[in-house]
Amino acid sequence: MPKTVDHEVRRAQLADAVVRVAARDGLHAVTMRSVAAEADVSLRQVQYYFRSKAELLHGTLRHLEQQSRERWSARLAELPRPYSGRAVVEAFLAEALPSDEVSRAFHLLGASYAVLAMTDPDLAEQPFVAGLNHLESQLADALRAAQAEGDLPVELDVSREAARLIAINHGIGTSVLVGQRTAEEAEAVLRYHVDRLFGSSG
Amino acid sequence: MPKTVDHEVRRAQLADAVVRVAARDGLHAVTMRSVAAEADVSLRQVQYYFRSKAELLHGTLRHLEQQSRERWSARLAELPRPYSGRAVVEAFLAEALPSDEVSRAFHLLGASYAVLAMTDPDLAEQPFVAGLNHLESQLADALRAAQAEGDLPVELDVSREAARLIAINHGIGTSVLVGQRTAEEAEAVLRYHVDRLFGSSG
DNA sequence: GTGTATCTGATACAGGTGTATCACAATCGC
DNA sequence: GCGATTGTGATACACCTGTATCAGATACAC
Repeated sequence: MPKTVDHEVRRAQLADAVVRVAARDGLHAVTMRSVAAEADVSLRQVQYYFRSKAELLHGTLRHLEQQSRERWSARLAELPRPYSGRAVVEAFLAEALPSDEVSRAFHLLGASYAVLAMTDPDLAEQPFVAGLNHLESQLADALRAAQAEGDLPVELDVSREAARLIAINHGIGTSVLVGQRTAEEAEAVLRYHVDRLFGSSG
Repeated sequence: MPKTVDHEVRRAQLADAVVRVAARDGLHAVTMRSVAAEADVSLRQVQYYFRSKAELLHGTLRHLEQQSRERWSARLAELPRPYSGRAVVEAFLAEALPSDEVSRAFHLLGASYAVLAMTDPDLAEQPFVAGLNHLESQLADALRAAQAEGDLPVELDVSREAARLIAINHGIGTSVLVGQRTAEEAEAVLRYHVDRLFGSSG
């Protein structure tokens, strides 16, 4: 037996390097060599832990999703119990908006992978769409809870409201990353949307 | 003087080739050679009409924007006068949804360029953001008109409604291109949104 | 210690990339 | 017709890409 390093940890470190390179220079700038340099590691090591570039990108996507789930449940844990439906919705919006560097990177990578998935169907689509659906149903659940609390009008179609929320969130996030809007302006638009949903009272 | 070909026409043909390649294989598959092959033209000719790849991509972006403007005004021309504010909004949503192959290509290219603009600030940002702002203000005007007609509640913030519409439209379009939703489902979500704006009566 | 399985560094290879060069064809003013 | 200007084909160059290879470290079981 040799050095016995934890492969999962190494892979996570390399995935982080991918994220940093892509957030800085774009996903097209992610090459085996640029990732190796970013992680301060030899090219061979990247090859060792990811047999191909496709595997590297695929692994990074899974890494991102796991991180996203962790951040999301951390945010939920901070919320006062029992959950208010509105609080969950606002937490979701705050989380996904590219306000700080971490969420900026996350959103940028998400958009990059989405574009890839548009023309590389089988490769990136499966985990990608699955993640989106998961999020959407979680959000729909929160909306349903809000309806039960009497916070949200019962005549609203929760699944469509969830779809609308994710869509608006993705769209407004993109506009921030592209430089059309500041994060503050984007937040105002989102707050406007939530106010129109729940009523502006709070 | 030599053959005297119309450079603008040639450039437009090459830009169309870029669009076809990108819509089929992704923007990363757009190379000087692939564009030449798609346009059934020599590599040299692509080089002749676009001095560099950056210029090719830049020119294609401008070409797309011009096309988008033309399609948009064609749709407006089909509308019964005087414009109903709601009709303008619905025309906008119908236009931008990736339902047919043309709008699919348009939306896919738009998303790809958006991702590029996120990390190539100065290059693609200027025309890109300008186009978005133009569209947004046009939409805000239509909403204001609807308010004047009494179609739309006057207490609504038209600029935020316009931002919301564009965001939701972009987000839902992406979900279609990624394969999460069909165009029909997306249209239902959009119609839901418009109904909640104007009232479901019609 | 020693051997063996795990890990790693250096380097090579074939293919694709954007770009440049050079000679030649095509066209029009005169 | 002639010659200058514009357009075009073939080809070469340097660089970067993903991937493969091969010898040599490293660290534990025994």
